[in-house]
Parts: sequence; C-alpha cells; structure tokens
Amino acid sequence: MSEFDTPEASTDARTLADRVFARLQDDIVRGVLPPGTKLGETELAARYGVSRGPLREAIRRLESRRLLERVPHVGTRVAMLSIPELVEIYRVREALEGMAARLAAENMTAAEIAGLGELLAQHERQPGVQADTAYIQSEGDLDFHYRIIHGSHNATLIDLLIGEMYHRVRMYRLQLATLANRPQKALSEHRRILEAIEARDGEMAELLMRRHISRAREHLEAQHAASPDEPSWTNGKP
Amino acid sequence: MSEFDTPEASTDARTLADRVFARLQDDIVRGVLPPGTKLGETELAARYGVSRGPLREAIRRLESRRLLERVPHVGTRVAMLSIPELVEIYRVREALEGMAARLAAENMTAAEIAGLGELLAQHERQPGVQADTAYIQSEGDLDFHYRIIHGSHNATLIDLLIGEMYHRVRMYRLQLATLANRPQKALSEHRRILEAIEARDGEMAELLMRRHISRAREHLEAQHAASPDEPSWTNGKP
DNA sequence: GACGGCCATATTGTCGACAATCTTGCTTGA
DNA sequence: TCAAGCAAGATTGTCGACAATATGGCCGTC
Repeated sequence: MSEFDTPEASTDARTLADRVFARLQDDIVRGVLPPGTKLGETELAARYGVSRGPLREAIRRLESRRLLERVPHVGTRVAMLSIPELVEIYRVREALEGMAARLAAENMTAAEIAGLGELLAQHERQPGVQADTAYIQSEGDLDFHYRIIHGSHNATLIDLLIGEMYHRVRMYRLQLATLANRPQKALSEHRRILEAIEARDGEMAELLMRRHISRAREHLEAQHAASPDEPSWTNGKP
Repeated sequence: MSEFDTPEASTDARTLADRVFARLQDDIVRGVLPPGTKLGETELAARYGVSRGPLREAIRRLESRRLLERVPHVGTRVAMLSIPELVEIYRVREALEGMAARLAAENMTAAEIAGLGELLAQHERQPGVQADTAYIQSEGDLDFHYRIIHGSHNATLIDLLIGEMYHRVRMYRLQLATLANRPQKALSEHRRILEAIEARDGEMAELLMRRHISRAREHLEAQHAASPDEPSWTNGKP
C-alpha cells in the first residue's frame, strides 16, 4: 500500500488532533465517507473516540485541504468534485507536474531513478487489462507521479502537489472506479518519461509529462461529454 | 488598501474562530508579529479576547497556510522564510503565474482589462523612485499580479496562488523593505504584460510574465549573494 | 390548498477547568 | 568543574458543560 501521507500525519502522531486528522483524511480519500456525506461532530467524535475539541481542529485542517466543506452554524460535509472542477485541477497539474518532471530530470539521485525504474517494471509485469487491476494500476499511476514530484527536490512544489491537490484527485478516482482508465497507454507514456529522466533531459521530461496529463484530461473530458452527469454526486446543488 | 483577503476571512465573519483567523493572519502578514515570534496560546487568546478553543482552530488553519510553525507540546511560532526558500517559491510562481497570465489573456472580461489598465496608469503616475514609495510600489506590484491571477478565472489556480503562496511572499516583503525593488523596470514589464493581455495574446502574456518573475528572482538571488545572511531571522536553526 | 411566520429541537460555537507534556534551573555526584 | 538527573513551573492538550444559531415541523392565515 503506497504511502501517500504527509509526514506529520502518520497514525501515531503526538496529539489526538493529529491522529484524528490522519484517520479522517484516510476515510475520506478511501471512500469510507463518500462525497457529500454530512458529518455530525458529536457522531464523529464518538466514532474516533475523542472529544469535539481535537476533532474540530482536524476538521479545520481538512477544510484547508478542501477535503471538507463547512458552513458556519450549519455543518460539515465531505467535499464534492464536479468533472469541470477536476478538469481545472488537471490543467494546473499539467503546469506543476511538467515543472516537477523537468526538475526531477535535473535533480533526482541515481538511487531515486533506479527505484522509479523498478516501480515501472513492476507495473509492466502486471496483467494490465483486466477490470480488477484497473484500480491497482490507478494507484500505481499515482505512485509513479508521486515519486517524480518528490524527485523535483523542490519543497514548495511538493507541498502544493501532494498537500493541496493530490488528495482530491485520489478521492475522486476511488469514487469513480468505473471511469475507465487507459492503463497500457499510460504505462508506455510513463516509460518514456522515465527514459527522459534517465537521460537527464529536463525539457523532454517536461514535455512528455505535460502530454501525459493532458491526454488524461482529454480522456476525462470525453467521458464527461459522453455522460455529463455520470457521477451521481456531481456538484449540482440540490 | 488593497483587499488581499480570501472571502471567508473578512473581519466580520460568522464565528470567532474565523475572525481570529483573519486578524491573526493580518498581524503576521503586516509584520505586527515578526517571523520567529513565539506565540503563547493564553497570551494570544487574551489579546484577541477569545478563549483558547477558537484560537487553536485559527492556529491550525494558519499552520496549513504555512504562516505558523507548530511543534506538538512545545509551541507555535510565526513562520520564517529563508532566501533559498523564497527563491523556490519564485520558481513555482513562474510556472503558475505564467499560466495565469495566459489564461487571463484568454478569459479576462473587457471590464477587468480596463480596470487593470487604470491600476497600472495610476502606478505610473506615482513618483516611483523615492525610497518611501518603494513600499507602496511593492504593494501595487502584488495588486497587479493579484488581478491577473483572478483574471485567469481558474478557481484552482487562484486558490493555490492566493491561498497558499502569496501570503508568504507578502509577509516576507514587508519584513525586508530594505531589499531594494526595481520599480521602473517592473512597471514597464507590467505595461508590456497588459498589452499582451489586451491583444488577447496568451502565449506572449505567459512569456512576459515568466520573464518578469524570473527577473525578480534573479534580483533576489543577487541580493542574497551580496549579503548572504541579510535577514537576521533567516532560517538557520539556533 | 399554499404560503408565511413561529416554536421546539438538534447541532454547532464557545468557554473554563483539568490532565499531560515539555522546559529550565537546581541539586548532586563523580 | 562539569554532567546527569530531578523537580517545579509553565504551557499545551483534552474534555465536558453551557450558550447561540439554524433547521424543520406546526399552526394560522390568505
């Protein structure tokens, strides 16, 4: 199970608020609490075995990460993401991850590149086409991107992508497992990105990464055009 | 006084936690609480006339924005920013604001463009070289960038730049008023960016914006090379 | 029958007190 | 004299109770 969490969010953090933050984020991202779920503070506090104080601190942090939406005096619910919003995110990812790929080609250590190669080889060894493994592949895709982002060795970039954007993408992806991926093509694109990084060709790595994300976005937009209100929890306010 | 605050942060928000968040952020960004200041919860609660509950919620949010640094069971202090970190931020700004400029050229309304023109004309009317007005110019620079970011009409981009990065830049800038700006050159660069936007030339707008920020970054790096430990609160842990 | 205002209820917002943890200065021994 | 351990103090973490606000159903009126 790939480790996507930010360092301070490990489950055995020093304070209850930190632990609740980690667990709640996990439950949201993994789909235990689907988008749109109303979260009662008393109920949640009981569920996690803490008082409402630490819980509210965790909620405020998740709100900052846009995983929760809160209305004063009314309540908190799990954030929803419409396809147009997701497309917007992909457009920003294109710029940021393109930059990350360029920096990764320049800054990744030999060990990091080797590790990335192993990860990719492992993905290629999997029988990629069955419906079941689509989910696995999906997480694997994130893992690949995740490593390149870290390979940029730019803390600001890492914070923005991992801390602010990726959780939302993950949440969405788990909710819409039906939304077909394109494993083989994505995999070969990953392969070429890796080759560019191995060649320390930053410009090429950026170009390939931008294309890779751009194609995923186009795929998404095509799906959306085909069935505009596919995700039942799409952001239409009731 | 330009309005940089995020909508929910207006001073008369519905809850104490929101108001404290806004006031505390303002005190940090405006330099009332300089970087490195230790923040005692009891003392702060008294200062803002609230209990520690809402205060802690505000602290967690400011921590998410990287304006505060917190160590469990030890305390909270105003975040510090070293020049290398700031340079890193400028590199990311280059990518994100370049994109914002391109989108602004494509998406800004005629009214928004007219308003941007007025703002720039107003800056050009100011006697730009005196030491005092450097600060004004400085805020004006941020205002210009701020409008272009919003002109992108991409909510994700706006959130990242305004919500996650700009507060840190603002804080830094106020602390280091001595770090000379380059008002005239920046102003003429702004003028050319505006022209590209008026011509709806997205590619040109992006190119010019990237150059503009890149030059500011180089200026920063040059200053830093000249006096490496200029800011007394630079991030060297004592 | 539909609309608007009112009240009971449940939920959120806030507070003050208690418990747990870290810091710091002192003591004690080598 | 210096270092390690300890204890007192201060600060942060957590909790349960109280107050304020919105929701939703009820009643009355048009």
